[in-house]
Amino acid sequence: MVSNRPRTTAPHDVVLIGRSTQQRALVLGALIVAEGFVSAQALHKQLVGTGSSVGLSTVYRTLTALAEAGRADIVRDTNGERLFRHRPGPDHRHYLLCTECGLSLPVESGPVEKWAERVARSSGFANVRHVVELSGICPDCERQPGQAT
Amino acid sequence: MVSNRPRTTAPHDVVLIGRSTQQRALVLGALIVAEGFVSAQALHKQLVGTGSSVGLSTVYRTLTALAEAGRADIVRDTNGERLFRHRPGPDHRHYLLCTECGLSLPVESGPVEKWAERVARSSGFANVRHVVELSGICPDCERQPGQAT
DNA sequence: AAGGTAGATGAAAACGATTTTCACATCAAT
DNA sequence: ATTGATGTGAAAATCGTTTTCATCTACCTT
Repeated sequence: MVSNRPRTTAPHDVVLIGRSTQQRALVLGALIVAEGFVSAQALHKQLVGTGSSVGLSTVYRTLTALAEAGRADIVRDTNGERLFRHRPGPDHRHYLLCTECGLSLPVESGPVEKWAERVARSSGFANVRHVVELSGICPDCERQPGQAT
Repeated sequence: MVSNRPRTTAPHDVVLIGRSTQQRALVLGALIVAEGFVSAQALHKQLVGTGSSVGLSTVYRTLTALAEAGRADIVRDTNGERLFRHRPGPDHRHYLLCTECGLSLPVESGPVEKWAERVARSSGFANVRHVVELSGICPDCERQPGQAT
């Protein structure tokens, strides 16, 4: 239940899901600052590294909740790891992800959307959803191989 | 390394990768018979159930090899589990997968392919690959809810 | 402001899929 | 048949993610 949000102590920043705690703010903040797809683990490492000690479970819980609330997108990298990205708008987008450095480029996705819809309609399937992931090696990484994070 | 394939005894009907062993034939056979996406675990369970005892590791190894050799497609289900499907032809396809019964329908994917290529070209990324998964509820399952496998 | 309580946290354990290890079995060229 | 490369499998190791559970805290009520 996320509907009623009794607002007494308005924090400083963005409102998140459920109770407003410092940890959630930290995770969301880090996710926003990341500006691209990050794994929960990476986010956690970064937070801990910055001195903000947040439990790994909390990072996972928060990210999952954000995704469920539609405030984050999730993709899976080639190893099956989940990468999260803060979603500014309510629209559904697709990204081109660099498998070397994690750089993510939003791409023009109109055609796929249309295609997906058409397929959905002609198939008779209900509730059709799609996952589209493009990945490759960005120009920079292509130029200087082998210097990932 | 799967590149060099000392081939003296050309197998007749089902060609596999590397050495021709009974286990590989079993796995490939089961994959073909499955006619849709199956997880390595499910395949293994089925094989063992049928009396053909093949090690789980071997199932994984074979499926992975098949995929690398382009003879199988891989998708990820919502839990991150890998599902494998035998690919008859050398072409790359996309499927519409029923989340209830597992039915998979190959879909007309020309437009996405073109789109993916276009995006790849205009992005400057190298080696761009794409994963496209459509999932929904097939007409049958839609009609009779709640009788999954 | 104090208290109560549903909700949140985190360390550690549990999980589940996949991979690796390694001793042993098997394939296939000789 | 011999033999060396290759494949196999049971068990252990990985690794990302989830759960457990005792403890803490935000926040509503008094």
